[in-house]
Amino acid sequence: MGLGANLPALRNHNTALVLGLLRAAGEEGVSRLELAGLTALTPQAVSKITARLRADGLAEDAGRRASTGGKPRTVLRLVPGAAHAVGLHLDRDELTAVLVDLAGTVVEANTVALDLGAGAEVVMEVAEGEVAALTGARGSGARRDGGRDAGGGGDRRSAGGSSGGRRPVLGVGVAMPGPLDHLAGVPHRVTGFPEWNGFPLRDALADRLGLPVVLDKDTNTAALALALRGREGEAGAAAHPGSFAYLHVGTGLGAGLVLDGAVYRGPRTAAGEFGHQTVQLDGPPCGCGGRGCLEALCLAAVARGDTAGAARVLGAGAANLAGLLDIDRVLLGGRVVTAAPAAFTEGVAAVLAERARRSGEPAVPVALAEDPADADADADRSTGTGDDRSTGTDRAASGHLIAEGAAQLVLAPLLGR
Amino acid sequence: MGLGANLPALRNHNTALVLGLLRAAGEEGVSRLELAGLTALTPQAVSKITARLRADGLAEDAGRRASTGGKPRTVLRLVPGAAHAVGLHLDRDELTAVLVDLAGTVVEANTVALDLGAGAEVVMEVAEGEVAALTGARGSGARRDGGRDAGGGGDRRSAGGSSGGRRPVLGVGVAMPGPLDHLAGVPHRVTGFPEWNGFPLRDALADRLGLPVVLDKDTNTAALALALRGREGEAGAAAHPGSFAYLHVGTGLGAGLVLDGAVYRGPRTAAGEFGHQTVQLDGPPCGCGGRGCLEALCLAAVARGDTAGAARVLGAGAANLAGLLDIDRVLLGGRVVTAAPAAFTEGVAAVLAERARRSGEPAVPVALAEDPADADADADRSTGTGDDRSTGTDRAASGHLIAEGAAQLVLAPLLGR
DNA sequence: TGCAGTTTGGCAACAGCGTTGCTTAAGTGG
DNA sequence: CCACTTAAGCAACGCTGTTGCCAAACTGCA
Repeated sequence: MGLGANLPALRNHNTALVLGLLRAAGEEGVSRLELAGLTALTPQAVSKITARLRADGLAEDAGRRASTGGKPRTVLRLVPGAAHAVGLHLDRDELTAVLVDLAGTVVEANTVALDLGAGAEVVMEVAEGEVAALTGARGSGARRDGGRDAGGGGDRRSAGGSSGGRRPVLGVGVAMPGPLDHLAGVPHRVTGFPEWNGFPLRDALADRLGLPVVLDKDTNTAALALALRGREGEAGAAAHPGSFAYLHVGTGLGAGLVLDGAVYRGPRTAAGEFGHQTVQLDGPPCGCGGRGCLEALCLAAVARGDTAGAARVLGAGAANLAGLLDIDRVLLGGRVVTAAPAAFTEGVAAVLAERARRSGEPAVPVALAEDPADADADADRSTGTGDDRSTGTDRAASGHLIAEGAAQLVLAPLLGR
Repeated sequence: MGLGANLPALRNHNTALVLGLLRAAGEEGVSRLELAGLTALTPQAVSKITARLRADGLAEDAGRRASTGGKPRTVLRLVPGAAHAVGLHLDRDELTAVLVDLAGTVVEANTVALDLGAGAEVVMEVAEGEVAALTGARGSGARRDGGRDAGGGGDRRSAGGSSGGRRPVLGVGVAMPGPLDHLAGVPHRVTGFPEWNGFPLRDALADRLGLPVVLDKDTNTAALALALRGREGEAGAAAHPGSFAYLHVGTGLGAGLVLDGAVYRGPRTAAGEFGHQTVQLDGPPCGCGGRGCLEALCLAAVARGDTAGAARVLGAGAANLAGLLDIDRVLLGGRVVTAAPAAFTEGVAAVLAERARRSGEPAVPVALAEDPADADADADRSTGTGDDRSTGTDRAASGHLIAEGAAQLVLAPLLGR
């Protein structure tokens, strides 16, 4: 439950808050007084906090604002390279590894084919290699003491220090499908690969890498990535954490929930079960043994080429979810969605708009969960087949997002999440 | 968003935490070292905090535990009468007012017939009278009710002195149906009574009463009452805040959500929309304009006497909700449920058990949301509280729970919620 | 060019939080 | 009766954000 707080906890809280706002401000930066306004801290407190951040190399000056009649405000900015985190996406048939800096930017990314069924040892072997490649090829002997204290009351260590061009890595976030225990770092089941059931992946990998490791569901990390990314774009985003659902349509149907700006996992990391929501009481049987499940109906429609029908079904589920949780917006992703983005967003939006019309409330907006891999590639490729790309955009599409979010798992506690 | 914290905030946080645990401990009390263990504060910090609480009259000694070889632990207990709050439930056809003490016990309760359609002025007039009656008749035209017991004979003490038998009231919580803005304290719509739309109830009532007022949806306050009550019963409840859904079946179908121990309202206080979840895509039309809504299907089954069918439909909705949010348990209430408690709990439990069987997870337990009015019904009548309505059970059943939760709205911030 | 006015932001002293080290209180057990 | 154990308070302490004050930096008007 809620634990007692002491002075170090207070300090960490405020520091994280300021770091998070610095990050949200992006390249443009924020002034001390703006930070004070946003946090309700006194300007002097902000000065002290930012002084520590600058001393630790996490923040730096970034010019000044125009004067409003007096001394112009000094703008502060995050030093993106001051800290990094690695994100791993363990998908069924491939492994994506990304290196993310403190600002949340993906600095480097790699995807290799890898069968999850090859077993934990092989996967960890490959993962270790990918992490080593991203972090600068220093072996597993580097900092063995690191351990798994991520999240708790660890000291906020200075990142810079004596060593010059290093890329300090704070930890590794791992995303994988299926039910798992986020707190224990143990997958429960990975459909099709029973040898993963109950394997203590988090601890085993932490021992191997000598780095803190965090494990989470793929849909949760995707939602986290979107939550943190969304904050940068919007102007007053910092004042309004936001609640949204990320709906992923791929091999199955899953959801990642962000409530009040934080990923909601539930007591057993089982929240976001979306595919087997009943939307047709006497519907056709589903692989799960039930009837009328969202996943069965939606994917069946996709299979018979009825994209509009699939979108309508998905929209019904989204409307149920949006109503129940009073969500701000719905984001769609996954390879099925990216295969026909417009059809899905418009179809889902239509259902939500229809329900909003009846209730008199404004409609819940729907958007595509933009993936960094897509954004860089092309903007106006609306209905591409995606098969002609050797890198497999519509695969890496969610892979990138999920791996990016996995890395954010490590950074999030630093940023007040 | 998350605000900065300073030393007073830190102190408040820890004090609230301790107060909440003292309350959860009930009559038996807790020792300082147990509090230290539960909060992760040092024993000395707990000593300081409890010393302040005792000095303020909020806590007191309550004997000692058996020795384990050394000095026995001193047990501390909340002083229930140290603070009170009033809860008002504005239902469509009646108004229930309760006085709740710091321990969460309903000290006094009154229900009067009142048409919400009579308008805001009339309702506030009646509410003011009821509040005055509960807080000690210092309002205008206090309509005192007959044989008021429980509290020691002397009412209306004029020479109370400094800390006499007064009942300090911290504020008034108001619960009402329909969509409303919890933060602004303004109802959006009350179906059937358009004159309430947008009326600034919270502020108007606060002005009238000279007390802080909080407004919330009826299902939310019911959920809050259950959340706080549940904590008393269970042993390790304090360590596990719990997530549950309260499903209310009355005139309509609503839900109150408690996630991680706190009521989840969503950005617009609209969370918990449950009646118009689609569970049958091509189902019969609903009054809302949609098709296959949970509420339409469930209430239609009730209307035709098919309680089992209604329970199955409700169970499907509950299963969707439980899966999506990874809920610990489901609680049922409302006059339709209390009319056939066993049929509903068993019917819903059966659906949840079936789905759990398929997924391999343990089933989500279902229980009746117990209402104080049920438990205290005998006591109330035997002491002749002057409650002239003997049909109370299935009306006041939820009325009490909801009003109790409304009062808890006021106390919750003190207790770390 | 000079000076008043305005705004930013650091320095220093401060009140108050939980923590630490130690002492006193109040039991058990040989 | 005395050693031992456990609980809880007292006093000093480190550290937090806060407050009061002053230097720095820029605008605008004379």
